[in-house]
Parts: sequence; C-alpha cells; structure tokens
Amino acid sequence: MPKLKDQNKVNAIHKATIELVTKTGFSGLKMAEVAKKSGIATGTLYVYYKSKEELINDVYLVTKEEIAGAIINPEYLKDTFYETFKAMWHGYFGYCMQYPEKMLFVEQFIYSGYISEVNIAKADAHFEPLDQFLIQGQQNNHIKDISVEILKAHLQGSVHEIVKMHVRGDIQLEEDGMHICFNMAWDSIKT
Amino acid sequence: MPKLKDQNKVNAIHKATIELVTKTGFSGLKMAEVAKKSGIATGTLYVYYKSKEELINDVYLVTKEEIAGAIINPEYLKDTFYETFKAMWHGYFGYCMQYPEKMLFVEQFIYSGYISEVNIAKADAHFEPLDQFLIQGQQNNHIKDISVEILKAHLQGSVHEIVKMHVRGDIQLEEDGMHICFNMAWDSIKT
Amino acid sequence: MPKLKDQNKVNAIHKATIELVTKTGFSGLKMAEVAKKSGIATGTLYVYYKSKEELINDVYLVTKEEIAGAIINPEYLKDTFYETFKAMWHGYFGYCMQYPEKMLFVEQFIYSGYISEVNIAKADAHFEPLDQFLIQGQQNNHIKDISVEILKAHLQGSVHEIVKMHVRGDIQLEEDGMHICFNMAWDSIKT
Amino acid sequence: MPKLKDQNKVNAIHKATIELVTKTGFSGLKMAEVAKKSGIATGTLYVYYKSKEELINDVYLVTKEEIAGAIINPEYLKDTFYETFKAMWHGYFGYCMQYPEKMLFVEQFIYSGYISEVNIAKADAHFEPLDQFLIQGQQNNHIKDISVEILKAHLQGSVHEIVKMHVRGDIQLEEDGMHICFNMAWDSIKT
DNA sequence: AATGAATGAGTGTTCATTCAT
DNA sequence: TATGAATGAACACTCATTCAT
Repeated sequence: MPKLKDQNKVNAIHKATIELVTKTGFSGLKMAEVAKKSGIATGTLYVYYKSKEELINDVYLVTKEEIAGAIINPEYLKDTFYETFKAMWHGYFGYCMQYPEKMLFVEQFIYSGYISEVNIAKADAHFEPLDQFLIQGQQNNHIKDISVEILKAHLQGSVHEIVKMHVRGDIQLEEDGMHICFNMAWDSIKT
Repeated sequence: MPKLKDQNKVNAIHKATIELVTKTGFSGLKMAEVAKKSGIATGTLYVYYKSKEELINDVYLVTKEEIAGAIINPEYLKDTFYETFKAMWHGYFGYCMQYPEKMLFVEQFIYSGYISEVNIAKADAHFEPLDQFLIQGQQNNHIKDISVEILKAHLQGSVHEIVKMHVRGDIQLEEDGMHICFNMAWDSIKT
Repeated sequence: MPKLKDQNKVNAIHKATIELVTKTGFSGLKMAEVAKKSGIATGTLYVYYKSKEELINDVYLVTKEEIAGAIINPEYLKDTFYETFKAMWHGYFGYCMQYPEKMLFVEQFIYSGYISEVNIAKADAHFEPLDQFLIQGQQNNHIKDISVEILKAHLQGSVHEIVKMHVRGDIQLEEDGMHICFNMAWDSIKT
Repeated sequence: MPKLKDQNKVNAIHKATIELVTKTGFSGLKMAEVAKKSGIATGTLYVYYKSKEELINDVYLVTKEEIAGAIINPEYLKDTFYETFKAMWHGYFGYCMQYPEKMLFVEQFIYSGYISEVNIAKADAHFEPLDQFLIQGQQNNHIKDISVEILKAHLQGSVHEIVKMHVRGDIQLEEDGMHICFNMAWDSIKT
C-alpha cells in the first residue's frame, strides 16, 4: 500500500508500471525505467513503494478493482438476463479493447507467484456479484449449469485472446466484429 | 561418429527451459539455472545455443510444432466435420492439460517481442491445415462464418484459461468436465 | 528571545549519535536514524549540523571534553600522588563503566581519519593537566620514567578493554573487581 | 567459508579486506574496492564469498587463528613461567607492531554485531592454551589471582593501545621501548 | 565437446543532502 | 526554524557471456 503523498505521482507510477510490465514481464521491469517514465527520480519511487514487489502488488489490486467496475455496473442492470449479460460482456470487452495493457498486466502474473495469494483473493472478492448473477441465470435456466469458475474462465479466455490478437494486428475487428464475438459467447453458455 | 549435438542434452535443455520460463518469465530465466537443471555446465549451454534469445526461440519453434501435431493428426480425420472438430478440440485440450507448462511457455512471449516475428510466422505455418479445415467447415455451413483468426483465438483462449484455472486449482474438472467444455466450444461456433 | 539553537535538541542529537555509532560505526550511521531517534525531522538535523562529518566531529569534541572532566577534577587532588592518581583512575574507570557508549564512540574513529586532526589536537589539549600531573609524579620518583604518551596509552588501553569485556558480558566485575584492576594499574607504573 | 578455488586470490582478498576495513570500518567497506585492490573483478569476489558478511567473518576467523599462533608457540616454552610469559608477550606485541591492520581489524567488530557469536566463540577457542598457562601461573603463585578474562583484557588492552598510538605516530618506541612496556605488563600481574 | 571460474555491465535499493512549503 | 518529500549518486549483488583448460 502506498503512502498517500501525491496522487498524481501514484497515477503516473501505475501507468508506467503497467505499460512496462506488459512489454517485459515482472522480472524485466526495471525500477529505474518506471521512475523515468513516471517523471520522478529513482529514489522517489521508493518513497511510494518500498520494493518492486509491493509496487506490482499494489498496481495489481487497483487494476483488478477497476476491471471489476467495468463489468459490474448498476447501469448494466436490464430487464432480462440476456440484456444484462450482454451489457456486462460488452463492458468487459470494451474495457479490454481500450486498456489492453491493463488486461495483459493482470493476466501476466497470476501464474507466476509474484502476486501474493492474499492479494489474489482480495482482488477476486470484487467479482463476487458477477458470480451471483451467473448463478441466478443458471437457477432461472437462462444459461448452462456449469461451474461458475469454468464459465468465467471460458468467457474471459475468449475475450482476452481475441483482444490480444487484435492488438497484435492479427485480427481486424470490423464494426460488427464485437457483436459476432458476443454471439459466440452467448451461444456457448445459453441453454 | 556421434551426432554433432547430443540430442539427450538438447531435450533436457528444452525441458528445463520450459519449466523455468513458466515460473519466472523470460527475463527471469537464468542461463545458469537452465544449465544446472539440464545437468550440464553453464559453458556447455553455450555450445548448444549462442544466446538466451536463441535458446528461447528454438524452444518456441519446437514446442509450437509439437502443439500443431496435437491438433492436426491423421487419426482425427472422421466422417463428419463435427466428429473431426471434436477430435481435434479434445486433442488440443488434452495436450494442454498434460503439458500446461508448454502451453504457458508458448503463450507467454508472443506479445513481448522476445520471439522474432519471423519465427512466429514460421511456427504459425504449421497450423495452416487447421485454417483450411475451419474454412471448409464454413463453406459447408457447419460453423459460423467468422474470420478464422477470431475463431481460433476464441477457441484457444477458452481452452487456455480453463486449463490455467485447473492448474491453479481454482477449477476441479470432473470426469465429464471436458465434455461440458467442448459443448460450450461447439455451441459457440456451430451454425 | 530563544537561543539560536535549541539545546534540548542538540543533546538529543548527541545522545542518538553516540548510541548509533557505537552499534554501527561511522559509515553505518544514518542521518535519518539520528533524526528519528532524536525526535526531529531529517531536514531539521541539517539545521543544526551541515553534514554528517560535522556532526561526528562536534560530538567527538564535546564527549572528549566530558571525559577529560571525569579524570581532571579538583576534588581528586589529594595529599599524596598515589591518592590523587587513585582518585583519577577511579574517576575514569567509573565514567567508562557508566557511559561505555561514549568511551566506544571516542575510541572508534581516531584511527579512521573521520575526525580531523585539528579536532583531535583540540580535544587532546584538555588532557594537558593530566600530562603535567604524570610528569610531576615521575620527577618526584613516584612512577616509572616512561614517555607520558606510552603511560597514558597503557593505562587507557587496559581500562577500555576491561570495560568492553564487561559490557559484552565476558567479565563479571565483582565488588572488589575495580580495586583489583586499579592495583594492576598502579603496580605497573609505580617505581 | 570460501570455496577453495585459487588460494592466491583468497590471500589477496583477505589482505585487501583487512587494509580497507581498518580504514573505513565494516559499513564503509566497499566490495568493489576489495575486488579492485585484490586485482579481480567484482563478480569474481562473489565466486569466493557469497556476501560481504561472509567475507568479513572468514577473514576474522583466519586472522584470529593467526594471532593465536603468534602467542601460542612451542618455541616460547621456557624453563620458567616468567621467561615463557615474556616470550609470549613479546610474540604478541611484535605481531601487533608488524601487522597493526590485523590487530585493528580483529578489534574493530567484536562490539558491533557483525561477527556472529558462533564465530567469536570458534575463534576464542584457539586461545584456550593461553588460559591454561595463566591459570597455572596463578596456581604456582607466579601471578596475581585475578579472573583470567580480566587479566587478558588488561594485557591486551595495554598492548593494543600502545601499538595504536605508535601507528598514529604519537609514540616513538625507542629500542628499549618494548622492554619498558613489557616491564609494565609484568609488574602489573606478578605477585 | 565440456567445464566452471572469471568478467563487468546492469539492477534493486539505500541514504546524505537539498528544497519547497 | 521545522518539515519530510524529492533527489541521484553510490553500493551490494546478479547474471549473460567468455575463455583458459
């Protein structure tokens, strides 16, 4: 957790960290580069974070929360399960298209042991309402009766991979590309 | 006359590289650790690969080819598109479940610039038959008429994410779990 | 009108410096720690001392003067040379036992070049009366006719080492331990 | 403990360490300087010692053993207690005069917590024969019946301080200076 | 070919000192 | 005067790569 000193600096540090980690991975992240990109001195970085690990973990937590907000949004609550799901899916897909670095950052280290399990759990807690929503959909027979974890993995994996290919330039998402993708997602889980 | 290079050593090096990269990422990979895990001296590693980058690229190429083989297999050719697709999907899913490190290794660096574009293209070429198969499926109206790249990304992303959650222990894949996952995959692309 | 500098703060700084230097040596002394232990901000420390070196030198000077006062004291002037010497020796030994950190601090850097020669000389000047006293003892044939510098080194070295072992817990000084030590000191120099 | 690679390098490293520590203390010791003074690269230093602390501790152990050898020497065993003590004292005094840096190095950190207690004890064990010799001297009524630890501290402190003053140039030890100093030492402990 | 000690540029982190408030 | 955030040079330690054997 950063000492609350200058929120502008914290933001700049987060931004720089996300961009650099996306390019080089955690091990390749250089504190000096983070500092430079943030417009501060190396030493100053350590005024805000006492180690590289703490920095990574903090950025992870904040980003995960932001992502949860991109999916779980009061405005997305519609009359039908389908409509709500559609809004949420588009919320997430749109977020990933807009901030692919954040998506990549968050994806990058869950399997590497750099983020503490405690923080992973803490971040996951923000997605609880999503679980509830999906379970209700199952109870009302809107979607297949599959473990929620599998459902989420399936949906998220699809979105991530498509966005990654898009970022790489391997995929040109036409105007209706997003809708086509959504249709695949919906068809895969609907009853 | 011995082979120029000792294939046993090459295999050990590949195995060590894959396991270590999975845990630490490319930047975190230490040549000394690779050597130790391979049972050879540091200097010997450089007899086989002239740099870390070359090592990574070679392992990438070999692994990608192996993966292609897990999908594209004469035995998988069945009477119907559905049956063939099913065999291929299970071939890939099974491979990922068996060798998650290889899946993670290959996934890890495509977006990081460590693998040369030339090698990415070279590896992708092995999947050409898959593209052909999918396009035929579209022409015969078995599956949705969506950019093949998107189709592949969607299917692969789903598989990868599910396997990752399984490896992490967040998902318990019951006996019929694989079939459930396949159903989602098929439902998402079928016409 | 307040004093230019707050003497309470100066005292706190001196105390903190002595305790910390004893534990870590001059190079290991951290200005931030001195400040914290003194109950002031880092920047404030620089209001009182313009550098670490100046701080060390000032503490050295003040402490050396205090030590001189522990030896050279009008109350210690007795009727005989022996009695006076005894009082002085006990004054010094008692001081070292009471303030071993100060003894260690002063001892620590004389051979390290951190204290300027000018300040060493300035501090040594306070011991001039001791030299006179010893010389007189020699002229009156009370003690051996040895270079005063050697005499002082011999006596001081013995006291310091014994106190150090005591502080380390390697020596238990019984009630009469001090007298035994004094007897060694006296026997070594008496004619 | 150093890996036994190249004893010449180990010797050079020890020499450099002792000289530098004497000047700057443990905290001020720079690994890069040790390497340079030893004629090796920084990284090489870490081939021999895995950390600064391990280096210091090893040098301490080796030096302490050497010092023990300077006092406890079969050649010093004479017919009388006095003659033997005299030989030992001169052995130690001579050693300190010849290698004052080693004397200072060893003295420097016992009170600083840098040398592990285990190693201090290990080093002290080499002085056990000296303890036995002094105890016998007490039993045979040659010297005062004082705690051996105090005796050693007294004798050692005197020698160290005199040598330090000599090194600093504050004392000129004439030809017979050593004998004068020995006389003080003997007079202080004889019965 | 195989070895592993040697190298030195590079990285995370610290800390004396400065400076805006 | 007092503060403590900011600075950046410096340092312990690492690691890809080389090279003598």
